[in-house]
Amino acid sequence: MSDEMFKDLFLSSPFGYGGLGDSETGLDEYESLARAFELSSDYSNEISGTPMNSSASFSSSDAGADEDDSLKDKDKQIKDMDDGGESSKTAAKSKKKVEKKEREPRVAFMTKSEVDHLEDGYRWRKYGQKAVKNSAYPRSYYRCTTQKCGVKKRVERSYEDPSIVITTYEGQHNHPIPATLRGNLSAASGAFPPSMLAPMPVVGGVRYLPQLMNNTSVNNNQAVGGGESVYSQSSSFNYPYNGRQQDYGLLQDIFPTAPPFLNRQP
DNA sequence: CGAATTTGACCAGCGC
DNA sequence: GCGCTGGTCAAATTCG
Repeated sequence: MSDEMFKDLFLSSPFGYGGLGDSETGLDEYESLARAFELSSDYSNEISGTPMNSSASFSSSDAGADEDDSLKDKDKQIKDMDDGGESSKTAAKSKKKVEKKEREPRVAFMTKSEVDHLEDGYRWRKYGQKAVKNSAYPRSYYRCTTQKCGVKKRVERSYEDPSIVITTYEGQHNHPIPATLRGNLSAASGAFPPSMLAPMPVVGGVRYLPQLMNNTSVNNNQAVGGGESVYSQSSSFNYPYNGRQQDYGLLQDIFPTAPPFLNRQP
């Protein structure tokens, strides 16, 4: 899986990790090496093949299935319960959600960091950890603790470069960033190191900015261009919402209004 | 004591 | 059909 994920990468400067909180260790190590790549259900289809250095063509297939998502889930649960009245245990266990093929838009970031769990302003609860194939490092599964917010994220280390943390977000937050995060919101701001202001190419020089979220308005066909134009690699670090105002969820969540660091003191 | 994490088990999808 | 792998659940445990 991670293999495929790598096929779709876009250079970006996502929210790095400020480190506030957990560990100061390695913060210095933090490099603006951060990439983001969108993952979509059919991404494997659009990939151009050469991972690490060919233009990552991506299909911003927006899920467009958020609705049946929850419904399905619910339905399933109900079904399970209904039908497994006696075998409570089995029923309970089988009430997985895992929509057939997650249509949820996914965005992954590769961040060079010592710490696994990058602070992004939200509260996450870990609900699982799994050893992944092709990697000596386990993958952790987190879920947004806010009720009604089904955003999930996965955190794993690159099997190629252990110093790189791959964080994959799935879904969109439907709430603002918790006010108090390990003290204060400044933490969130602090989560964006200056380094991210200057995205730099990594991995074979791939140089794409992430086209975050699904952009229904943007024809995925080589939407790279579209995203590109919207970005400014400059210090502004504007995330490419491609004009959309509804679909930029993820990043908006990360940057409620304007990137915190823009207002930071030098 | 409540919230978060850990960890083993379970289940579904996929390839052979 | 079987085995492997990824993803999730939930009881137990730890932490604040």
